[in-house]
Amino acid sequence: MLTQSEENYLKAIYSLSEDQNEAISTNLLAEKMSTKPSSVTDMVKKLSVKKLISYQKYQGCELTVVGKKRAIQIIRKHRLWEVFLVNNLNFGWDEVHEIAEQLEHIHSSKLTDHLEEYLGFPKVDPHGDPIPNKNGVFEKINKSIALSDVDAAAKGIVVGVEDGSSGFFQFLKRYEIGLGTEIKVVEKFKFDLSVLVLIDGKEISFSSVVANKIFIQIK
Amino acid sequence: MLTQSEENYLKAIYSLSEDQNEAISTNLLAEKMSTKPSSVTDMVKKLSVKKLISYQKYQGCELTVVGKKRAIQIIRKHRLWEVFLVNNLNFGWDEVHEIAEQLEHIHSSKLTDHLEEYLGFPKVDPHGDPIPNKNGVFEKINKSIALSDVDAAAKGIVVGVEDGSSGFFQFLKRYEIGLGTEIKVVEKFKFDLSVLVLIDGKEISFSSVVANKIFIQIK
DNA sequence: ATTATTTTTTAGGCATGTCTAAAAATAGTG
DNA sequence: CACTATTTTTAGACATGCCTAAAAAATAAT
Repeated sequence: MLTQSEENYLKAIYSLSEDQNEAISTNLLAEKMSTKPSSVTDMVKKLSVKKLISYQKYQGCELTVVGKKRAIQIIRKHRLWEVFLVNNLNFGWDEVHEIAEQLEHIHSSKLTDHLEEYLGFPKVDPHGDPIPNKNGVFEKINKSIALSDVDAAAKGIVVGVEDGSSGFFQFLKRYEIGLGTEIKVVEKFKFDLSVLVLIDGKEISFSSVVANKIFIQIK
Repeated sequence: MLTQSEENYLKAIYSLSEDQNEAISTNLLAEKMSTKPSSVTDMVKKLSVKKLISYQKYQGCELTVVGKKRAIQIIRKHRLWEVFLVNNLNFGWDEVHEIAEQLEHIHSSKLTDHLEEYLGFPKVDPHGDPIPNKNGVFEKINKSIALSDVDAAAKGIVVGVEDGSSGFFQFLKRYEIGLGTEIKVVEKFKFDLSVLVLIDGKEISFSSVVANKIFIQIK
């Protein structure tokens, strides 16, 4: 059984490893954890003894296969709880992180599995980040999908539009939308099926007619 | 912000105070916490400094008003999570305690309130224990209520029956049910509105006809 | 009322996870 | 290559929450 602190270190190492594929330096990890390098050295030794990371003095550290699995499961829990908080408990997507930071440390794989099922096996969290499954696999979401069909909080890039009428293209031009434009879905409104999206820092509301015609690829 | 350990001590002191109304002795508390008296002395000093309990050397301890409020809120969280686990995540009522022990320490009153609302402001947990509200008030459930109307897991004593036909009384006699009999509702079945109850250690299924006629007082 | 027994506290230690300050190893530069 | 600068580790300390063993206080018994 890992302590919360150990789990947080694993998560941090995992996160840093996504950006670079060399070993993670003590200083970098210290900064990520908002702590001192000397504290990191202590922890890194401990995790190394537990075979969760590989570590050589002065050479930084890397997750082992086991350590990576652990990290991914923590991330899975975090993101599932975020989905629950936003979808079921009516939290805003911007206020769930802190609470999920706590919930991710609850030890019960049965709880995680039941929660996942209860939520309908969501593939992305409210920030649009992918949720790994029980086996730690992140589903590649490669299919393009109409804006009207994505979950709230998903973000992706435009890979296609459907209608060819000049009116629609004019519309797209007006909002500077083209292939490759990054779009984030902020909110979806059931009453008129309109979608509030974020493009280049600006919030824009799309009617359902438009949302049906713009296809994005998530992540 | 209290540590998990501090919270567990408050809960334990609260629980012991329900049975007796003198101060709680160090030894008793140590036994409850499965720890040593010397450890209790340390913690009790700490909680005393924080004004959560009153404590005089060799005289045991008692919750202050503030401490009691804190304890009740922890219990509230525990029981709400138990309801969630059983009602929403399909856990058995006998397997939720351990998980709720962890969840009760999540710090976010907003989370607790939202959860409570999501669950429909339940008044009892799956073990039939009452759930205090946001203000720490345990709703006195004094009204007698038909067996068919109580929540699953509620338990109470029979305070009345409705039908006066001899057939019904014969039925009650057969199962040794009378005023004062303790009944615990184990499960309710929607498809036929029957109720599975526990009486004197035996499980008995009541049809909806019967359940409508037996009135119990909860707790 | 003076022991004996039980309860409770103190004293000192240990593991976790943090810190500061100083030493050691690595990396960078003329 | 040697010297400096940076990174990393070690050493020693501190708070938390626990422990054991011994002392002190309270309670019970003769």
